[in-house]
Amino acid sequence: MVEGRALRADARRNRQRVLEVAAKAFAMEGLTVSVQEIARRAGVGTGTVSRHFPTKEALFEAILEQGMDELIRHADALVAQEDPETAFYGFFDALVRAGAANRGFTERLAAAAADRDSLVERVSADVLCDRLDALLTRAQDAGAVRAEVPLEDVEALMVACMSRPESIAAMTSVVRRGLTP
Amino acid sequence: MVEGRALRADARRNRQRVLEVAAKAFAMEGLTVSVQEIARRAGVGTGTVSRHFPTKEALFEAILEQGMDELIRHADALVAQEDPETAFYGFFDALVRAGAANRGFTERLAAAAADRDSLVERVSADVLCDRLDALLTRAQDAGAVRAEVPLEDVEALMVACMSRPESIAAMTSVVRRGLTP
DNA sequence: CAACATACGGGACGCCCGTCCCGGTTGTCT
DNA sequence: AGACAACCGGGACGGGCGTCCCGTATGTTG
Repeated sequence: MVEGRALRADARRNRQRVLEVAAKAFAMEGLTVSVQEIARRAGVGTGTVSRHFPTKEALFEAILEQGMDELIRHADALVAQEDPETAFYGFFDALVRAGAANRGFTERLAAAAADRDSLVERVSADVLCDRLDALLTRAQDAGAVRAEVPLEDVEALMVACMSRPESIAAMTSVVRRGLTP
Repeated sequence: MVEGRALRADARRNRQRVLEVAAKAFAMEGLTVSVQEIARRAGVGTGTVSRHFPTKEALFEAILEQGMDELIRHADALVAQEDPETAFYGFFDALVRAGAANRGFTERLAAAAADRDSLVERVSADVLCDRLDALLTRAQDAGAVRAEVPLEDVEALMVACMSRPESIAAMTSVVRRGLTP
């Protein structure tokens, strides 16, 4: 996917429009919305979508990458300076908030947590899980988080928090208390 | 669906066989396994399946009802005699164990917790949720569980526990500690 | 203002799903 | 044993999906 040449003006507009519509759709309704439905809402043909994003997976991946950088930078900033506990829960909260506002994101993380091995394509989720793992280990070493809890459990608990956007506060509070040694 | 007459012998056998195969399939792979796949594994035609169980939903419902009675009785026994805290967590554990061994069950509960209103057909899940609600309220009134946690949150946490059958112990321990006031 | 490449729309295709149906087979009852 | 109803298998059907393709319309460049 080398950007050999600049896109035509209308192509760039359409691409952007599809990206926006798809982001909203995936966020609100999850990965079940069909590509044709996204095309319809964007006011373009299905061909236009599948030319810019050869596969549905690619489309979702492109959307994820938009907000991803920010999260990654956030994580790296946390791991660098803050103390283990606030760093871990800071990233935890950031991910939960991101997931609560994005159903597709939650589904993806849930899938990653569930069949960790079978999925090869969960690229974006992977990057975040690595950061989370680092922060978790550090927090555990510092005695701020129960040591016997594996990464996957934390992910599952995060998914639970995300799946209840109406009461993030209560959920994260419960989980946080449950995780303290 | 009145049982007007006894089934023929081979019909009864096939029905049973389909039930067993489907139970195993739904438990291990979730609701995504196709009806034709179940028919294939049971060594019958798809028509045979859909005659006994007119719809996939009906098939799953029939399976659920098999283990359901036991859970219900368990719940009612708990609500009758035990003290609020042990009663609540006893049923909690029972449900988590049931879900950990049955992926379809987990998916169903997750769906029930997610779009509580939109689904009309989650009959079986409903019965259990009612029991859970009763036990939860009682435990909260007795001060054994944080009062500000709604039923749906508890369901979401249960789903999280179920989704990690490898470490039920750690997960339930975390959740339980998180729920205590 | 041409002329050309580029991107568009939406239909075609292949796949899988759940459900229905019908010709043939097989249990069951006299 | 015979005859009838019950039941079987698996193909047909309709629908939805993601992906590919091609004739056409439209930006872009000299």
